[in-house]
Amino acid sequence: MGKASRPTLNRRKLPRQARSAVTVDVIFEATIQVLLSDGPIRLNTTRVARRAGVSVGTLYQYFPNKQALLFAVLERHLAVLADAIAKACDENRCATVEKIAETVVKAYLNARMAQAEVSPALALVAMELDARELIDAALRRSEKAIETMLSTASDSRFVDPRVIAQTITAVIYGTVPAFCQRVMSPAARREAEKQLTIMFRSYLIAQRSSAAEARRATTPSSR
Amino acid sequence: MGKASRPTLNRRKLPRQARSAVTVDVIFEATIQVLLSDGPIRLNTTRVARRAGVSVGTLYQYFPNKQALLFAVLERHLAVLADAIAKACDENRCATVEKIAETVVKAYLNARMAQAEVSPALALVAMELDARELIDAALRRSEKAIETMLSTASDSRFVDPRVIAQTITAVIYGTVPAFCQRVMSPAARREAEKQLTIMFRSYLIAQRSSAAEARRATTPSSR
DNA sequence: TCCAAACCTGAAGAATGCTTCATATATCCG
DNA sequence: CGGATATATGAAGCATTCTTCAGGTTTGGA
Repeated sequence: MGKASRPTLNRRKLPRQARSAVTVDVIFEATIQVLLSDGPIRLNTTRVARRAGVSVGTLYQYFPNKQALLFAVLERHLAVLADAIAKACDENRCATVEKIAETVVKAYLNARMAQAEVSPALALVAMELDARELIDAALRRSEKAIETMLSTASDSRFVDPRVIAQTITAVIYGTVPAFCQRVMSPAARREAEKQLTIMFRSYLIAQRSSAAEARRATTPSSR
Repeated sequence: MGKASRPTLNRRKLPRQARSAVTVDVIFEATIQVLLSDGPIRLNTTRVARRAGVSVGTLYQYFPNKQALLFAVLERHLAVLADAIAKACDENRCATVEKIAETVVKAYLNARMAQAEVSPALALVAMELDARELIDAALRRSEKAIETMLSTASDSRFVDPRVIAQTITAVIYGTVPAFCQRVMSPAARREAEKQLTIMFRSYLIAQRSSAAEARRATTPSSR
């Protein structure tokens, strides 16, 4: 994809006073609200400023351009998600395979349910922003947390925790948005969570050292 | 999400002559090209027309507005994906669990690799277009195909093929875009495919009638 | 209290994008 | 061949969006 040259994303000015720090937070919040109410294509600085109750000139005091604002919002959002995963993984060291699978699914679903409709929109805004690095950083952070948790599993040893963590991370980052966007009853949502947990658990069991090696011995590799 | 009232998406005019049918195809192709080269936010009718080598007035002869054009492009794209899944599933009736897992992963990856960078961009467009129904239709079609294939598995019986199909469909529609967007070596891509296949296979084995019932008997349900 | 710095305002200007329509060109069939 | 229909053109008009900047208001410290 050929892209226009990348405008500066650095803030024009950092808030010094408390009131301006509040202003920046209000702008962030308004951005999310506009994204939710109007969608990513109709999201513009004029609407955000109006929603925030500040002038558009104020907005440009703190963000050099529209892209910088969206970039900052995305960054915050990804941090929240990655934090949730990391925290959950830290709290579940030395867990069983069953617990590991549940932990990952729950942590992510909970984090994303809290802002269910924002994530997909922001992910797609990210595409335009060429925020690949930002997303990759969040992904890698989650992978690392999951990998570490896998290494401390109380009832299993895995041949390659890293590959497993990568696969699981890709699935949850990819799948959960789709679940969150669907109109689902609470029961259907619980079922989806259950199925995802079963999938992860069975995958983990299949990837345990003894199981993986047994499969290699009996299954000729065609790749 | 509150959205503006929905503009008409019906075509202004159907092509009657061969040259105009070609023109419409050229416009479709140009839309994809602009989407790839400039991204979804910079995708506009002026660029599409220029890329197609036709006047912007011609474009509006066949599409009442920009949204209608994008809607039509998305529709075509989803049809290609769902077709690929359905075809692969039809060709693998009475297959083993192993084969089923491979089929699903390969079919989808192949379909999506062919237009790796289009799908996420179109998804953004879809969000704005309120094309939920279109996407759901494609998802349901894939679910149905997978469900049917599961019901004919030669080495397994599943308690609830429908739920399984739903889960797998959600995972592949969610996960594969993430894989496709990553800069991966061919080897890494093959590994990802392998991991996804292992995940599906182990999930299917876990959901076989005898296995699922055994787990129910030994695991107290907390939900 | 006063002044410098921080913060806020919103009209205006420039650029962009969507869409139309008067006019021109191509095709088909009697 | 000629006329009706199909198709194509792109300048123009209108609306929208991004961003700036001259001027106004608030805060904090000497």
